[in-house]
Amino acid sequence: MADAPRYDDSLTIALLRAREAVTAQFRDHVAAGGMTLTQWRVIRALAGGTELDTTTLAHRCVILAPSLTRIIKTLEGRGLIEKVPARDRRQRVVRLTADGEAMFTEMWAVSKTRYAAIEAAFGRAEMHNLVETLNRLRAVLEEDV
Amino acid sequence: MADAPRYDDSLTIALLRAREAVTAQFRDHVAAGGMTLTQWRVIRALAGGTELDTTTLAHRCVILAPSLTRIIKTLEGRGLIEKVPARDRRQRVVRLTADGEAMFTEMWAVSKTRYAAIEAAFGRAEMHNLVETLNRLRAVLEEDV
DNA sequence: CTGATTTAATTCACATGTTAAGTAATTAAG
DNA sequence: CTTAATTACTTAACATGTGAATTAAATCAG
Repeated sequence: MADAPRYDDSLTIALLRAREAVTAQFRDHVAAGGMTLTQWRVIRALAGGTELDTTTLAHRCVILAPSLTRIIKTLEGRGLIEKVPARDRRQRVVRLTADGEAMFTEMWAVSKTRYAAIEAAFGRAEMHNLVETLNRLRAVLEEDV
Repeated sequence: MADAPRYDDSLTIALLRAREAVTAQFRDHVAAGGMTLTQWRVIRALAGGTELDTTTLAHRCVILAPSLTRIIKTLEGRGLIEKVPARDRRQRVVRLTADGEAMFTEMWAVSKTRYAAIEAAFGRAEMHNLVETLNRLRAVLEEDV
């Protein structure tokens, strides 16, 4: 029973803590824009005139469908995104409004700076390597195991 | 504006996806025990007769205090944990009940196997290195930046 | 010892995660 | 062409994340 790895050595805990530490670098700035980090991922995914249906958007932003439904409702209510008519009427395709694009441009400037600061502190090569490792881990787990 | 890193290269997204992939390896098993992954972290942190106050427990499990308050209420209601009188009466110290320890022992057997499978698939050294890198990233971010 | 401050939890309000069930539109089977 | 199956999304219900306000107990200043 006592052969549990030390808690700090647990992969799940390490992932949780690392994510917490990284998001903490952006939370205040994003909150200052009256937005949550999750909402910001949606805005960012749509930046530059990109039109996406809910399924694709959910996958890219790593948000479950029910959450995205609510987020779209919220952001549409704030006038940051708008619906686009789709051929397949089951789909909900959305894009940023002019206000949404403006919001992105303004916030991205700062966000980019924060990201660069993290790269500088941790090391550009280290960071790129970490992202690659994380993606490889995911690929392995999604195949077999 | 268009100098956003490709979405898949984003550290935050990579962390989200990797965590999703890892937790997916445990979710079904933990759910089969009528428990959520978050609740399981609490059980695990208390396993082996460990007594902890809410603050320490929240920190180890990476759970915010308000969430932990609710979880303790739930697990106490199920008879898996119990309160322990504390010197400082502001604190809430808890430990597993006999049922809680039994639950842990039973579930840990399977959980350990899943963890080993991940290690085998991804590579023991790779995995250890990843955890070390994640903890180092966290240490860097919590210092300066 | 008394009042101000700090600390540990809880509560509140709202956003999101998570699973299951439901709805509408499309596609496939016959 | 009509019905069954599938697909895309929504809704519902509950658990957790998150920040702010609140309560109770301990500590500190004078």
